[in-house]
Amino acid sequence: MAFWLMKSEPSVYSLEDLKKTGTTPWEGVRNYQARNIMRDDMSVGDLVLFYHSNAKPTGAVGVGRVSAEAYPDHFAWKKGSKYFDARSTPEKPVWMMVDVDYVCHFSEIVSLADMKEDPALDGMMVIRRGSRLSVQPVEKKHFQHVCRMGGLPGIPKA
DNA sequence: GCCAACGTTGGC
DNA sequence: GCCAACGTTGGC
Repeated sequence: MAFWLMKSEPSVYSLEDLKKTGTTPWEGVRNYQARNIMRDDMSVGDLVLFYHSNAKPTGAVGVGRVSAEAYPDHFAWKKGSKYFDARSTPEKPVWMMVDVDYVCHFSEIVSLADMKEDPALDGMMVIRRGSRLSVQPVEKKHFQHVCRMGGLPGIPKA
């Protein structure tokens, strides 16, 4: 099982929104590196740190779980969608997405500032300056540590 | 709202 | 294939 971090702006889609429906397609990723990670590296059962970007404060707010392997992001075919991309077609899809299930909220947000201050998280991608990748790998030890900072006893059962 | 970082585009 | 211009992300 692998561990990931996925960013979302809570004004667009928050962990609270995911809790309501239980599952969501992770549509709208329009970056090749992030797409490749979803397409090539993610498996059902992998756990995800749900990260709120452009938020107050910004940080990890809980955990999700990959519930479907990558499949074409059909929002790219829908004219008028903000994720529309004419280069992507049903015959030759360019963009892919996975499904993510809700697992849990942290009892308190693990802010980016807190993560930066904790030496146990040294080397974690999200705390690196200029780290813009919206889908990132996370080391198991870092994942576990963030879960504990968020008030969980450890990594939740998938 | 500002702006640094960085990805993408397109001229050459 | 280089690289300047441009657009986007995302912290602050």
